[in-house]
Amino acid sequence: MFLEQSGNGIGLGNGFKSMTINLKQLSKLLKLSPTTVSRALADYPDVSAKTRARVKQMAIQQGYQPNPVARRLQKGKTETIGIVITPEQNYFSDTFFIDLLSGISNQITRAGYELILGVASDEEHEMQSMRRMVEGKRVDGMILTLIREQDPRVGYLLDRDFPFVLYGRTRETRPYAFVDMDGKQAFEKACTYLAGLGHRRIALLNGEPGFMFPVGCREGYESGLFLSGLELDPDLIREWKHKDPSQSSYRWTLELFKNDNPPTAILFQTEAVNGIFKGLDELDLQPGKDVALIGYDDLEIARIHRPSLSVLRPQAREAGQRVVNILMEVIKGEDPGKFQEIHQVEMVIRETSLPPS
Amino acid sequence: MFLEQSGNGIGLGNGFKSMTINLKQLSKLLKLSPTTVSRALADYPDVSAKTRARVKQMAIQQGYQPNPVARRLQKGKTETIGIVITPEQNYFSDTFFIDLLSGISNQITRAGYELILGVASDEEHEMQSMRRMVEGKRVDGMILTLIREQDPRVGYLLDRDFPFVLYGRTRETRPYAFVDMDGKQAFEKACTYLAGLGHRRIALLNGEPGFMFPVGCREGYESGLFLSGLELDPDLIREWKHKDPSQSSYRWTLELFKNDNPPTAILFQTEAVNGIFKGLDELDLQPGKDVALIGYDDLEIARIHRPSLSVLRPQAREAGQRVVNILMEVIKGEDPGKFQEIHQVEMVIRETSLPPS
DNA sequence: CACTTTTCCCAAAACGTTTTGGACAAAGGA
DNA sequence: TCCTTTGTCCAAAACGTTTTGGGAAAAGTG
Repeated sequence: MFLEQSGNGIGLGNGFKSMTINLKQLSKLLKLSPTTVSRALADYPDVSAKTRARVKQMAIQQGYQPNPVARRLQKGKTETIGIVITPEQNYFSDTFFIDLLSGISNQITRAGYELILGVASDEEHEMQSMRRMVEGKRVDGMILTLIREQDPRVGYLLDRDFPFVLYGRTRETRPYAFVDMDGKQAFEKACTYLAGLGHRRIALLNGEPGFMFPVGCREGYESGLFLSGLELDPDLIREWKHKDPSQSSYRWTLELFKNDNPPTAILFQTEAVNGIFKGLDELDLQPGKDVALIGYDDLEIARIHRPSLSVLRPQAREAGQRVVNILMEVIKGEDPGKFQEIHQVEMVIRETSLPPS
Repeated sequence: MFLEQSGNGIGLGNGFKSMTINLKQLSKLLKLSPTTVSRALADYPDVSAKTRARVKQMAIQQGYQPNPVARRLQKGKTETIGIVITPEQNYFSDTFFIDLLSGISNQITRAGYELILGVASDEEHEMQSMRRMVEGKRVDGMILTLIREQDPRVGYLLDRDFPFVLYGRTRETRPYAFVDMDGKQAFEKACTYLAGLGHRRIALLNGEPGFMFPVGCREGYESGLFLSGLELDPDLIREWKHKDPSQSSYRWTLELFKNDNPPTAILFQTEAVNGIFKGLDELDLQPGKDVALIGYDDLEIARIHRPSLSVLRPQAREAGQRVVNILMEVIKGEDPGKFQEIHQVEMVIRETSLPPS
């Protein structure tokens, strides 16, 4: 018995002492052909229940796992999904992105696929990393995040009919698959909520221009004002840039209150919260009390800060799972245009969303 | 010419319009055998300079790239490295981890390898994800981060002689490869620096117990006190837990100053800075002025905060590159015990490290 | 009983590389 | 001239699966 399989798994190049068994060896143990063993494990109907059971039991006992590389070659698929992230954006901050990634990773694993990761320092390397994956036949599909208004990655993938799904949206007329958070609805909801509390001067500290997400935020903000019968005051809208200290959320906060008629509430992305708190502190304004605050993204700091921050909370993990499920369909050949999902965002009222004093 | 290669790359299952050419087709175009083409591209000496040039030119012109899956099967390597991260720890916060990952990713790409990522929700899934990679023959080597004092992953990999490198260290007598930051030296340096400024009461808000890193921090802290002729006061040492609000850095900061003889300086991991700032603010103490602060890790907030935070700055990207280079050696069969690197950590003096007032 | 159908199994081909082990001709050495 | 060496090239095997296309025996049908 053991003699039969001895001789394999020994001296594998590096010293990895694997008790790894391959199909041929397993079939020899079972006195069956590799074909039958393979088909038994794959639950083909043309192998008897008895032998199927015998095969499966032996496979488990021997710890057999099909070599993924060989199976990929035969199947003509890499069983791999690619994603490229960039450290430039600290979209990566706290829990939001890691939650998204967690949903993606778990769903990919469940499908028996692999997730390969590229880290690119800038836009150019981002494209380069993606091309390596696509043209190097290293992945069956791509997941794109942090989508820009004009995003060359989308055109690139559409041009060669390569399967992909966006987390987010872009300006592109051809149909493509995406999962997006309804930033518009979220900011509209927050805005009307604040207006309902009696706030009349609501500011928007919006995200980085060039990206698609802030576009929706602004639409929602404007629509929320309109629905509440409030005037839009351009002075209350700022675009905050991550990398540029001169346009930090701290600076913008200070500027906002130089206004003759300052805001009593601010909407913003939670990433910016430190600068806002600091600015308010310097102005001797108490968050929540003197100025109502609602952030987008339920980062840890939102929960642990005193007063705790009211937030709009996107379900990042669920979205990640959907992205993967959709990508699998697109890879199978389904029409990407069929998969365009916009997920609702819930609002979590905590301590910083009181009526104006 | 074009007729010769027409018929390939059309109808590839999904609609991916690839102009992908394989070795056989390329060799046909060149009127050479696949063997020769393969060897020409790999710079074997047994192919004439002339044909090598011809082959390479045609390969470029046709955009030929060897199918990585096929090459892996033949080579018996996956050309893939695995890493598992966990969202539980927000070690993931800000730039530190992404810098490490960036160094890792870029170096892996340079080697023509792939980085596959697992995201595990807890310790158990972390192990499970790693086993899938190792036992499923999906990777040639593993990179481990966030190392615990007793870390079952290390024993697991050592037991089966599977190539791996730690970013960090653990308590394990068998030799293994690691790249670690010299937390001890860093905290010793910071401590003696503060003592040199005249501080006599220096507190340590240490990281989460169970992990290996805080052990070194504490050693360095104690050694720094000793070298400066200061007494160790256990009341000035706290262990801060990430997930437990009752042991948040904010709480510990408040407690520290209930002391009859409160500290004039605090050493800590920059992650904890929000809680500390908040605590100090509540106590009407000005960071930098009333209490000197030095954090470990140069997170963004350290730079943008006013006063800006003095920090200990580990070179995460460089460390990531070293980890990969070492792992490649270990995969080649080199003795892992030869690769044990401890990297120095530089100190960046900013505005929060003044003499006591 | 003779025929068809069903059940269960398998040999061979295929996926796209790299490696092995020559083969053949030209060049060099005696 | 004959033998050896060197320089180029290539056919076949191998990596470990899955798929294709039967084939033989057992079971059903008339």
